[in-house]
Amino acid sequence: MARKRATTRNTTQKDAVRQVLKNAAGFVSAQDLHRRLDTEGNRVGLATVYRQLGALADEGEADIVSTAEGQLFRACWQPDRHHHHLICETCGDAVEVALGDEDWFARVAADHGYAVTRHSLEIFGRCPRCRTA
Amino acid sequence: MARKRATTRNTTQKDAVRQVLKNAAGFVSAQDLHRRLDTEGNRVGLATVYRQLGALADEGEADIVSTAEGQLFRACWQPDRHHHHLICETCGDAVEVALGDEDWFARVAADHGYAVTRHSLEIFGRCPRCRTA
DNA sequence: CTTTTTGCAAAACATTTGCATGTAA
DNA sequence: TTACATGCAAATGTTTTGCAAAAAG
Repeated sequence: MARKRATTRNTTQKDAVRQVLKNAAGFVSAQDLHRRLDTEGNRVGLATVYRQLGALADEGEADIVSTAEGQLFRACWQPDRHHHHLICETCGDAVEVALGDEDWFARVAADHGYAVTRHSLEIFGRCPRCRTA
Repeated sequence: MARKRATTRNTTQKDAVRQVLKNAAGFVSAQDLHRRLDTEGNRVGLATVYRQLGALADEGEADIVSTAEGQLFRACWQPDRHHHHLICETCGDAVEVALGDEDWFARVAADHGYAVTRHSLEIFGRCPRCRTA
C-alpha cells in the first residue's frame, strides 16, 4: 500500500534540505527553501534543492501542493497515513487533517462511472496566531 | 454572496475564447486553448487568451484548477452553485460534483483554531469512456 | 573504482507587462 | 470621442537539463 519509491543516495545536501523543510513552520516553495539555506550559510545549488525536494516527495517524506504561484512543499508528519492540509494563507503554517470518510470520493466518482486514481484537498484559512495578530 | 466582478467589454476575441472553452470536453490550459483557436484559423494573441481566461474566471464563467503543469480552465456549468471537480486524467473531461456537507471544512478548521477562507478539492480518475478504451 | 549527485549556467515553459495601435460603446 | 482591449515582443518567475567535476558506496 505504501508507495516505496527507490531511495536516493545520502548526501549532506539532502540532509540540509530535509532539515530546513522540517524546521519550516508550514509550506515553503523551493526558491524559498533555497533562500533559507543560503541565509544560514549553507550553500546548496538551486537545482539540487529542486531535485531533493522531488526525491523527498517521492519517498513520502514531503507533501506537495500546487498553487498558481508554483509548488509548495512541507515535511510530512504522518508519512504513512493519508491526510490533507489546513493551510494558513498569512504565514504558510499548516496542519495535517484526516478525512473521516475517504470512501466518499470513490462513491461519488462511481456514480459518474469514474475510477478514482487520486484526489487533492486543501483548506486555506488563517491560523489562530494570524487571526489575532 | 455571488462574487460579481465588473464585467469586461465584449470583443470578438473574448467570444472566441468563451466558445472554445465551452466546446472543450474538460479542463484545458491557456496554451492549449490558444493552440485550438489557432488550429481553427482564429488568430488570437496568447496574451489575450490569458487575459480573457482570467476575466472569464473573475466573472464566474470559468473554473480554474492549479496543477504542477500550470493552471487549467474549464467553462463553468453551475456558475452560481459551489462545486468541485471530477477530472479524467486521460482525456481531461470533467464533471462538476457538489459536496453534501461543506460545513465539514469549517468544523475541522475551527477545531484547529483556523478561520477558513477557501478550499480546493479535485478528484482525479478515469472517465467511463477512457476506462474501457 | 563505479555510479550518483552536485553546481552552474543555459534552456524550457508558463504567465505577465509595456506600449503603440485598434475598436467597442 | 475616449476609455478599454489587442497584439506583439520583451520581461518575469519557476522548474528542468546538460555536463564536467566531486562525493558516496
